[in-house]
Amino acid sequence: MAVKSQISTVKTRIAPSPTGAPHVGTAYVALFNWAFARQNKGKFLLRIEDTDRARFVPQAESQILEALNWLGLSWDEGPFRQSERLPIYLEHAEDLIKKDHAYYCFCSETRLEDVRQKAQKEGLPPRYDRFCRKLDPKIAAGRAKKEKFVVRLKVPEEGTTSFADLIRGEIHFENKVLDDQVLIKSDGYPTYHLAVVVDDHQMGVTHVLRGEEWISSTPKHILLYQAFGWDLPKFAHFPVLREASRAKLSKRHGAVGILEFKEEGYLPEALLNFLALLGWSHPQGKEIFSLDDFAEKFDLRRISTTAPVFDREKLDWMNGEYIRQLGTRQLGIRLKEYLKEYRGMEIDPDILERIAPLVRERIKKLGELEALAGFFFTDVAWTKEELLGGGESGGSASEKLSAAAEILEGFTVWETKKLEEKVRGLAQEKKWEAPALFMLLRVAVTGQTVSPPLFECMEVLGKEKTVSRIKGALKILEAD
RNA sequence: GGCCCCAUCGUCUAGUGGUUAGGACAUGGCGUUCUCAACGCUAAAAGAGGGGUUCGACUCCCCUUGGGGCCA
Repeated sequence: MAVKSQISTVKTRIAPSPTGAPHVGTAYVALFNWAFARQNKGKFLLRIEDTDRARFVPQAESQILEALNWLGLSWDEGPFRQSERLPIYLEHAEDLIKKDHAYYCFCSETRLEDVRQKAQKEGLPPRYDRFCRKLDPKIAAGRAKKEKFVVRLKVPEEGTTSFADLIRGEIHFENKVLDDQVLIKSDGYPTYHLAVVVDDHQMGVTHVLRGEEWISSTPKHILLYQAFGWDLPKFAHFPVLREASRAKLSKRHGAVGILEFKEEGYLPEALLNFLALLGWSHPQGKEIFSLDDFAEKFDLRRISTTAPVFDREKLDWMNGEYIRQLGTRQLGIRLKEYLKEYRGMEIDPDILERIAPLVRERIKKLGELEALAGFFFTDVAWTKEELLGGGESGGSASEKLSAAAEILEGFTVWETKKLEEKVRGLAQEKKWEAPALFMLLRVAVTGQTVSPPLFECMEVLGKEKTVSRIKGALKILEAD
């Protein structure tokens, strides 16, 4: 049996604007689009919506690419750039004018402002009064050759524009509340609305899956599809991510840039897993699952309609889970790459592989490594107060340190278990409280009161450094 | 202001007319313990309000309230 065509090939897209550092909201929407395309054996494309020249940030595009690459959300087509397609939008606008679905508008800013104010005074929505819609098309075309103009969509005066949102169900808009949307701006650039419709159609996008902030633009887009005589894609609108205050996710309360999460030491797989759980739930109630599993189980019908709060505490927990799942070798590699990229440190991978098991259960982000285990790479310094912090019950601190230094110096098998045996033996012999002795040694060896287990630290640090630090601490204590 | 979306523990959510309303994060307690974690056990914690529909509503409908978005 011959297959007629591939008309039903699913195609989704992510279409960020290069107006700044890419936002987690973009990752969120990209994730769902990616998963939907993948499970339907379709395509996922990337389009850069760079027609807003006022807000254009030159390096933003490369950051978007970097962010998506880091997350592993690879696109099958693109990146396309709207700025490279300007003539296409103009042609389409002209086509609509010819079909009497759009018209030239010559109204000045001041007149539009007057119209707006007047409408507001009368308690009416601030819409364009359609003054130029009544102009004779031939005369208007003539004026357009000399005067500044915009092109507006001729929205039907009556009727209803509806669509079946894949997540929310039927949504209706009265046409009479819709404005005659600007399609081409006076600078000759298309508006978002024109460009997005032309592009989605030309690029074969079958499913427009985007944030809920676009719901009220959807009727305009549908009217455009209809004016062109094109088939409609399916629409679905995800809830938007919120701050604890319920406001839109914002910079003031923490990171919102995808690359900021990378820089803090979140794992991309953890961030994605966390994002997947905002508004979506695993059919088996799982909290931790792979990207592959997600792509397989993802279902738009399981997306909830309420806007979720981006809970950074849960993200931290999840990132910790992913770190704990990593093998020693893998974690060592991640740490090495992280330190290299963000701290400019070149650390021996073998050392990091030995440190990895000591920190695995203790850090939630790669960026926390230095605070917990920086003493492995850098010298430590102490004050008397820090060394005496544990009190001197059952023996003076300097007495303890010198005894420990002596016993460790003569030690040949430098291994965690043996070290612990030896030092515990010392405590027993001298009738010192073991926990107090350990704390004193911890501060001496690591310069911290919080560290990975003492004897593991000693083993990794090595005999030479361990002993010299204890002696160094001793000197501080003995100085006046 | 107009239009639109939304409403289960503090947070993320399960649930699709009859459940002791379940799980996860966070929080408290206990255990383990060389600090800190991790881990185990455990506790507290929820269907905004009001009307309907129904033998029966968290679940369906309407209104109110509250939150959010878009348009300028």
